[in-house]
Amino acid sequence: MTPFEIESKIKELLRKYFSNDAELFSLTQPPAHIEADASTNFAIIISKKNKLKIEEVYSKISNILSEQGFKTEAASGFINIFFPSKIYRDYINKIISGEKIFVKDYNKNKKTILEFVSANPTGPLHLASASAASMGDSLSNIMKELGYPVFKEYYVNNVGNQIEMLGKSLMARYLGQEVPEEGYHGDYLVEIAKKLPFEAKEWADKNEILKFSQFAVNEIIKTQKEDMELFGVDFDNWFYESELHEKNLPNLVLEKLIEKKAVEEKDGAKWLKMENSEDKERVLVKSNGLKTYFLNDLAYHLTKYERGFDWIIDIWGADHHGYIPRMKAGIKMLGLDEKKFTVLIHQLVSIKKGDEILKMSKRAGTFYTLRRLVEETSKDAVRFFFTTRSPNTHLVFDIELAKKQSNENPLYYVQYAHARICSIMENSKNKNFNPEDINSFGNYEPTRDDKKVIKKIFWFEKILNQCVKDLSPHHITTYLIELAGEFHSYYERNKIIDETNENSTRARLFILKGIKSSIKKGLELIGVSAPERM
RNA sequence: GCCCCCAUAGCUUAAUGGAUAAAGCAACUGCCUUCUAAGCAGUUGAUCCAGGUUCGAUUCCUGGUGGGGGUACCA
Repeated sequence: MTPFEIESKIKELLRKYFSNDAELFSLTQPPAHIEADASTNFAIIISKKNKLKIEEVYSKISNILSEQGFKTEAASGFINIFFPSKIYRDYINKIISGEKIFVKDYNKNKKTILEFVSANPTGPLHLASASAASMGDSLSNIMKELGYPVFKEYYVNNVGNQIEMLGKSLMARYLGQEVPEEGYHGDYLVEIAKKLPFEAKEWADKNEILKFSQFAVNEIIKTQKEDMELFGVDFDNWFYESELHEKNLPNLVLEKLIEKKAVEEKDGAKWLKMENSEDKERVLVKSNGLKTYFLNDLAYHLTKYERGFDWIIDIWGADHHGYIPRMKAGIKMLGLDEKKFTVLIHQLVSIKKGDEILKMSKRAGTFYTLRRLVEETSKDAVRFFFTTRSPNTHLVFDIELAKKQSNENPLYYVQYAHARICSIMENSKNKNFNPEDINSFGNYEPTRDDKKVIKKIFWFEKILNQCVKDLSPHHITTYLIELAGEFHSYYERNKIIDETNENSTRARLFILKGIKSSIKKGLELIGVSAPERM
């Protein structure tokens, strides 16, 4: 049984005494200095809530638990619980089976779209994208592990001023002229200019900026796709803004809003009214007749609703947080359920090189690309690094330190634990053990030390749920470092392969199989490899 | 001005309102003839300030202080 399954079962039994309050029951991992397998604060909560004596609640719950074969003891309000080793045996067998044992049926119906990165197609991907990509991809993996159907999408703003400016910049590069001051100065356009076809001369003669824009966008998207692939991130769909216009969706959205009397004209522009002053009024159509990004973005989000998603998650950088109220207001005014829409904000990454904090600017061409970072370190190191931080961390990325640390990164600590286990498994085969066939502790009774490390893998499920609750994968990374620590320490203290004791060897190989599967799964979820040899 | 985020060890970061606040780096002391020393054992070391809520606050609320970001008929 997994912790969740045990919890559900106990809750059901507790209903007899506490009816709906039984839902408040939960199991937690006890702190390090407590030896128990699990603990619960149920007695504290319920005695307080229903003005009962804590002893009374305690005796009821311990009856139920002991009927299930669990020993209990009271400890300053908490109830500590001890499992029979059968619980762990079954759990380890489940985790090594490779099946998705953490899937919950109620998650299966929650069709989720996760939109992230969505960088403008005006240049290669840089560090901020690395942060968003790590977060989004890992989160999607974790959600899938829990049963959510997740669809990953990348939105491409291939329309608008910036695209025109991109075209102008490329044409300038092509003609060997000065790039406009407001244009894109990065070297990548020089490279793209070299790839321009023969007809480009004609485009330039006729001043067909759009042709240059399209060429640049195609090339850049190609690079961005390669960058994402290098980073181990694949999207189910790349949604082009131009699709919205081909389908006339922004105009339809505008009509819908007018119909709902949510639009007013002022100074020649069309504005979205705001209810309850959630935000200022916002322009939908400018006085020059052009649609704003906001209107187009509303149309884009409308498609997410129309495509039948129950949970619409966007990952945005903190520089866009001010944009949330207007999106929510717009969605609400379209008559859509804004509760389905969640924006996950991650704080910006600034770059430190020596003592200098670099300000990144795509237009000025001064930025550190994702590709360069990955090539200078490794995909594993970068993904692990970004996944270590919570989205709310204001991260200063020290490039020199990152390069240096890529050799002393906790990543290797975790990977090393996996490789060590693989090596032990191999060695055991030479000593006539067959790890594949081992699926229980046999006659061996797990020691306190064995249990300590088993306990760690047992609580993996809680970590995954926490990641979804917080919409952040960083708990996994912390967990993996702790798990690897437990293993390394266990390894030092306990001889795994002991030819004089077949029972203990088999039991410990069994435990190691569980640890190995857990580490591998955890690394896989955050897009990091689990090498068998290091 | 208003809005969002942050403040934990010398540095970079963890901690569903729970029990003795956890790691890495840096410093120091030990451990490789035994399953991988990319490791282990140990020492030093921290919750910005003032109130409040709570049986219990690093966590929630209010007010400070100090940083980052936002506040366009840009995208």
